[in-house]
Amino acid sequence: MFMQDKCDRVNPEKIKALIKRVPDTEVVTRMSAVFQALQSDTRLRILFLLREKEMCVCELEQALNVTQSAVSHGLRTLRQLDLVRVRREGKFTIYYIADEHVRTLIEMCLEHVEEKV
Amino acid sequence: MFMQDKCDRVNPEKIKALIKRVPDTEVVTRMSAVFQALQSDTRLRILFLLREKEMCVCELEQALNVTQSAVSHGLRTLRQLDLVRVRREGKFTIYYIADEHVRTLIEMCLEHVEEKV
DNA sequence: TGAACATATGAACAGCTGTTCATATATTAA
DNA sequence: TTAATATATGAACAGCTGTTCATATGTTCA
Repeated sequence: MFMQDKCDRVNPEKIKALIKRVPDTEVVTRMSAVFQALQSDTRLRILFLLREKEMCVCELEQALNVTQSAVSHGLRTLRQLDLVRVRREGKFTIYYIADEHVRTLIEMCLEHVEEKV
Repeated sequence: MFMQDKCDRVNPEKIKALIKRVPDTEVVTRMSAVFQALQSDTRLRILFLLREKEMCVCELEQALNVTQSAVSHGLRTLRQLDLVRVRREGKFTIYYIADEHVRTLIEMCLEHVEEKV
């Protein structure tokens, strides 16, 4: 079956105008990388924990019950996207939520999934 | 090398209390499914378009420049997580952003990635 | 009716992801 | 120094994802 060029509703001019309102590739790609980072149970749990207080890697390891390696890899992902930040404190590496955007992201998503149960 | 049970900073009691503040598995899993849905360039672009106005599938197809199948699959994913909703209008299926949570999610993420360039 | 348009869906494949294991690096304290 | 603790990283593998292709289903109108 052949799909024609456009459906009845399509107005090429208006479509063009709408496309301009979509952020450019680079931005969209960075956004999907951020959501990608938030798409893991382990990393989400890390953020929920850090939302309560800043923590070192081994505290997170204890709380999450996964290997230290998994925590560290997860933190790296979150760090690379500036979702968490780091501070050295002696032999400990302290992680904390980067900013309010991150808290809001988590909060909105939580409200969304809890809304309908 | 052997990793001991807990590091100096770990206080088992406090850790336990923190764990209780993390939503339970079911909720975390639903949240990661939502973020997972937001983690695709195509689906993000769909949401950016729908943010401007509700659209039928073939309008989206035109705007996105991917196959109709890809759009439809993407929409199903978004629909299943209640990120978009659907309305029939004659032979057209009109999609629109589900609620304000979704707009805020997008907005927060956009601000986050645009903050530092 | 049936032809044309609009949308959905299943299969399949290439590419990506998260975990663990093994190991390296960094810091402290003795 | 060295030992012990704390964290990071590379490799590798199983499992998941997004796209397209092919096709099915739904809707309108002549």
